[in-house]
Amino acid sequence: MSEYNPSQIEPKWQSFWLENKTFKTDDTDRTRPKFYVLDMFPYPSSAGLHVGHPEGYTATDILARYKRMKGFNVLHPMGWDAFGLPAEQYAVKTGTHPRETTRYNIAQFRRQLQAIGFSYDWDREVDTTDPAYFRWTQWIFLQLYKQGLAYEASVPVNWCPALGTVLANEEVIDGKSEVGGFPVIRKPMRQWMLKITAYAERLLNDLDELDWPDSVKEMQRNWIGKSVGADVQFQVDGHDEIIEVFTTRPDTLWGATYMVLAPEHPLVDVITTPEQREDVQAYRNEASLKSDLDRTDTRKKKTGIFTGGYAINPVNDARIPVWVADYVLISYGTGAIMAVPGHDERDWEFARAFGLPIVEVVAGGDVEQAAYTDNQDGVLTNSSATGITLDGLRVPDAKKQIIQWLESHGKGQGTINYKLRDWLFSRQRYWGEPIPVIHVDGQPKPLDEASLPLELPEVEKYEPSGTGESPLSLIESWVNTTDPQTGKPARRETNTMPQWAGSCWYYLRYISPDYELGPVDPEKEKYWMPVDMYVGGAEHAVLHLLYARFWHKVLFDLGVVSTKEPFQRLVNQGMILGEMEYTLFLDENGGYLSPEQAERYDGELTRIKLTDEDIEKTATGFVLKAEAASLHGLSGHDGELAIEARSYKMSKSRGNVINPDDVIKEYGADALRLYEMFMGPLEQVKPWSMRGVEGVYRFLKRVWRVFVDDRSGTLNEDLHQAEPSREQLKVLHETIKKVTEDIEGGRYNTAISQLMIFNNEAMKWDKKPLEVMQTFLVLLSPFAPHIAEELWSRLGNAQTIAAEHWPAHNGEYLVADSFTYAIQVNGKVRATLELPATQASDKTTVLELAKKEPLIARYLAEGNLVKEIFVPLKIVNFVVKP
RNA sequence: GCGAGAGUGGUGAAAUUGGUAGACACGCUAGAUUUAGGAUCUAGUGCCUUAACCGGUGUAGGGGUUCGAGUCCCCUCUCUCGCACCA
Repeated sequence: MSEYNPSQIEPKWQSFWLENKTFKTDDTDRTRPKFYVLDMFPYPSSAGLHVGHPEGYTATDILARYKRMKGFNVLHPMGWDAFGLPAEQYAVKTGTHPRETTRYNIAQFRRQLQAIGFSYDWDREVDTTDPAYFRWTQWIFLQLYKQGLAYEASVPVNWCPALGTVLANEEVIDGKSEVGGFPVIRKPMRQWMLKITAYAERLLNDLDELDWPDSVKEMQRNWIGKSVGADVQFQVDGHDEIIEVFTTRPDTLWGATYMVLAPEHPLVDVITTPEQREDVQAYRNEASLKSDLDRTDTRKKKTGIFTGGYAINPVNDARIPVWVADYVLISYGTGAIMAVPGHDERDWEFARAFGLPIVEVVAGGDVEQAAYTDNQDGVLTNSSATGITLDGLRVPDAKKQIIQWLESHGKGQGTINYKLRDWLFSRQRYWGEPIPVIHVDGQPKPLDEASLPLELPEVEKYEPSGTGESPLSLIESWVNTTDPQTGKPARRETNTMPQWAGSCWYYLRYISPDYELGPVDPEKEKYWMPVDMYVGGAEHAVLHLLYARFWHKVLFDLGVVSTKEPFQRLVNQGMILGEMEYTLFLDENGGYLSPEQAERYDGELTRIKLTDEDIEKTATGFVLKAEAASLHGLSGHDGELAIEARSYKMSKSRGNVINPDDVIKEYGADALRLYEMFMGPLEQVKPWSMRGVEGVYRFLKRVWRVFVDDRSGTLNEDLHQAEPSREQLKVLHETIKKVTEDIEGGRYNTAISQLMIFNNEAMKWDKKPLEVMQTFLVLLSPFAPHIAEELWSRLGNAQTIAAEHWPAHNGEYLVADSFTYAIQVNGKVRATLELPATQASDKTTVLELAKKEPLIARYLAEGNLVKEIFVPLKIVNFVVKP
């Protein structure tokens, strides 16, 4: 073989690594520092690997290979998040057991990942659907149950009567089922809940210690949604009942001119007067029919209805009307509010719409024009009653005062509320972990830990039961059982766990995948945890990461794990979009439409894909070239015809999906790896470009030719056991330094460009010192491991390059012989001055020589030199005034 | 609406603490070589001006700080992501 041929060398090295277990993690070595680098494991879908997967996986693989060479004991595993809906839906359609589908898809995924040359320790593979794995998922559930963190409740689900099944949120689109478009209603069903709210405060506080993207931390904070305020009790006028509200602005109590109950609030019936009953009932019905989307549309006008009833404001005994309105949500706070239209935008809007009074109690704005919501600098006014006044206080102080007053008068207390809800933990599905609970005499009873795993029974059909329960409910022989302790008849729980469950703790199982005494071997856990680097998609910013943190904290409290947080550092890779597309829009009659017009166009839109040749860029954007325009019968138009230039998310329907297998077939895995990293910063969203792949492929071919003679296929004769020149050492050590720093900083794109710079230089060398070239291969090996191994072995090395030590740069070689100053006049570069390094820091010499530069002398002659700036080894600037 | 982030050539992108903007690559142009190539090599390539040098201009737009700003400060615009009546 003479030319670079990845399809020959790549499978060879992949087998080598597998057979020799090159990347097996040594579990007994406690002398080296550890490094745990983790990928978000994939759902093995039937579609196979997507180019988005190898993006993050390549980044972590480079890091893992680098850290090993740096002397770290590296844990770099992979596994499968294999429970989930698609396999079950496929089973409903074809009768194939989800286990079979899953097994097949996993094999596909594994094959594809191995074809990219990732350095996973395949002996640690985990599969969430493996009973040996979910035994411990169920075990953790039992611990949650014992801690009182798992409980049953009746909660509305997405019930589709036409399909006879409960749907996941993602299967419901605009209130209709994704399949068939049938109506979906909210139906309360018995469900398992996990009390994540009990951990809200810790989940919030511990974010501070994590080295995560700010955006993710912020999203989690918003999701948890802590707000500090007070519960305040309002006596209902003429009744014994009390309406309790939650408010973050108890200081504005005097401004509360009405109250609002959520339509579902239990006190609505009590408060509503007979005259209003009919209207209120109608309003409540209407609200119940609205989808959540309609109800929470902020642009819509507010609606509501007066109950006829009144409540008493505890601070001033004012009698204020109680309304019902759907802008108040039953699920947050107490489902009731005190409305302060002067200082809350929503209340202000509502008050305006229904002619309710607006009272100013915080000075600083004009409550006739808009609600004044400043809660820092505003000063209280109109807020006095017997024994208390807030007047003159600033908002934060007023809050403290009034809460004290409320507490001492038994009218309320300081409270903290969270947006975070408890986690709905059951799914009415077959393909999930069975919840290890039986029901005896109508009471839930956990299974004995020793009896785990509780496996899924074989079923005939995977269709929904028709009652909304999971298909498991139809398996009489499985559902009906006896309580092993009392012998009483019992019924098994038929709900299964959501897909999140298995992914909540998989990072622990990798540490000791065969451990039998618990989810993780405690000794090993102490060594390996926490995860030092976790890379995955931003779509998991909230749910997966929050749920996993929650379980981890529970396990921490139980002493199962030793760290408060599972993932010390987190990086989100950005999405890879399809190739850039240039589109011309035409209307029904073949007439031209601008991209803006096309967006609003109602008729049949024609999209014409254009190539680079058809278009050009002008000051206003991309437009059609004249030749191309006439081709589409658009020659009659004046001026430039704007077209759309953008890249879209890859999707089957758009037909712009790139299959990694195809890329590997044509350019090889090393080119795929290199391209995915060279595209741009890891975190960024970026469009795919096959031309870019070709570019890095050409680089690899050049690397090959630097070592191997194209014609003979033997090593190049200019590779010598020679003493490297100073110039060669300089480039090499610059490359060592840059590549090292860039890997540490996650800047893989610029690391690759430095490798390219080195190779471009090396191509020019008549004599290529072996020592220098071998070091280059070591630097290249984390990025393009196959070509590096192949060339390494051709150079006569018997051992894998993965076992080499990462080189360190020597600062001595980085010093240049000369330095080039940019000479500025008034901040503009007018000349450059190259001088020996020995003189470069000497101010007098440099300035003197600089002034002699012909161009500089010209500028100096034209004005008066008022100032000389000299920054050693940076710049010279002359300030000249006319 | 709120929150976060980002706007740099024809394209993907580089640019330590403010110090020669556009590294590296794609594309394009010209040339060489080859039976041919979408292979390889050489040279050029922000824009305007020029035969070339010189020069002008340029990091979304406007203003400011500074000897000097892509980088720091203020305002405006656009885009992306997240949240969205959470009291």
